[in-house]
Amino acid sequence: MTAATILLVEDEPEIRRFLRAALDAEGYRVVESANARRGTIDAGTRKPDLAIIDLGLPDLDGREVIRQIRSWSSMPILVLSARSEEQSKIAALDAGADDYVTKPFGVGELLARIRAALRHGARAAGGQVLRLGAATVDLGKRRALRDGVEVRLTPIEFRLLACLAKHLDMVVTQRQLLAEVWGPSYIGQTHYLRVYMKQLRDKLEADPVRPKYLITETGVGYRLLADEA
Amino acid sequence: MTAATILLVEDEPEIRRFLRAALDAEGYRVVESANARRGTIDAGTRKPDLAIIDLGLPDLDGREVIRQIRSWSSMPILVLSARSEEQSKIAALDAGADDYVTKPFGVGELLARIRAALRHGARAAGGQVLRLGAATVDLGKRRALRDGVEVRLTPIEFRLLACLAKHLDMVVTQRQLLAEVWGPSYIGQTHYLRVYMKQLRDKLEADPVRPKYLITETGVGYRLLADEA
DNA sequence: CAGCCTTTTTACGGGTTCTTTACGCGCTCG
DNA sequence: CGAGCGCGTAAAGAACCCGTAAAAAGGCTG
Repeated sequence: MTAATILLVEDEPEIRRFLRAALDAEGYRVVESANARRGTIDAGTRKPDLAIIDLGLPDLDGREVIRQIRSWSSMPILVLSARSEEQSKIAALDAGADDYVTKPFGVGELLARIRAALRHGARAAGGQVLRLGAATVDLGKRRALRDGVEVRLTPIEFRLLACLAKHLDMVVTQRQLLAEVWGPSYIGQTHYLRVYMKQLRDKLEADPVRPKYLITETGVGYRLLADEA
Repeated sequence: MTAATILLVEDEPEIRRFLRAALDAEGYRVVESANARRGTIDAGTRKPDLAIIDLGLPDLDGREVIRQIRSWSSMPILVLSARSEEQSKIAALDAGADDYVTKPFGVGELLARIRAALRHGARAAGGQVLRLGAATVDLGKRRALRDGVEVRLTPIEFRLLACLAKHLDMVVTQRQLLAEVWGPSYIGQTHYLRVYMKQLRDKLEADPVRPKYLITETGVGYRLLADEA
């Protein structure tokens, strides 16, 4: 595996140098952009594996950069924000950023987030077939089998399952699920999740009352586990 | 790895000389500042990896120095305080200091705290997986195991643990914990901490009565230790 | 336009989690 | 040496969340 390339969009030279040093030391290739406009161009031409974007850019709102990149790429995007920019931080996530780091931050924390984001980006392209005991779900083909016979999943059931599969083994919050499957305006309607999780369990789990794969995280959300392929 | 630089802000010449000798002997580079004003400047220009700040400075409140540094840097900050300065010690921690040493202190203790703080600065919240004896906690996946079997943590237990883990090896004040886990309006409700710390200990510690990892700092807060990965 | 499938809505019971209260112990300070 | 404070511990009631079922509403297709 070759070194990952990281795009760094940051206007303050001091922070830029600091970050480049830290990233170099980890063996990443680094491409720097001193402003937003430049960043959107470099994101396209230099083909980075991940982008780090400061929200306090002078020439263009950071959100705009994110939206631009998201319009053609699903690369992981990390956002840097000052503590006072709580609002724009949320806006950035809604615009499509994957994670954020609040200034002042420790190098270790940033590196950990980068590793997590890259790992996640790599998996997204990965295996599309889930094995859940006697059931298998092919996300690419939109089909599910159980003991060899086809199980019909409705569109919403399928999107819900896909959303959980995208973060396999990790908790997905109720908020995330509702926003992604039903739309942001449905956040808070948690009973939808309860109804549809039951349906998925009835269709896929051997013992729906004691689920092995579709796990509840009380007060937080749900988690999908899967057998190894 | 090159020698770490330590900034020492201390007005009494005697203590300063004493500390310099101890730090020199350990191979640290030392930068001395005789007063608070000087300290804030040196913190910016000399790029130390860690700062030691005496709270009894004559020209400026120690808290102010800490706040200044924290406004642009996340370097570890250790505070020296006299026994009588219990209050200002806590205030310093709330202002962003990472740990404290009470005068009179042993050199060994101070050096241990310095090592812990530097180690923390290097790996930071990076390590997603905590090892606490027979228990492991994966903060990213939001899962805990003990002797191989899953331990269920409730949302509050998890947030509390995560908050402590974010400042691994360092003291987190009761105020900070309450504000971050329950919300700012719960500051003062310290019995919540006692109840939940016990639950965490029961679930994670081998001998909950004599905790090795979830440490009480009487009158101040709590501290999480962890084994090396 | 009728029937079927899907989605939305409502209601309730049970279990988990959170909150609150009370008490005992050790430590410190007067 | 006694009082007071802070912490640990235990337990019970309240609040909340989840699973479950089933009916109503919506939409597509023949």
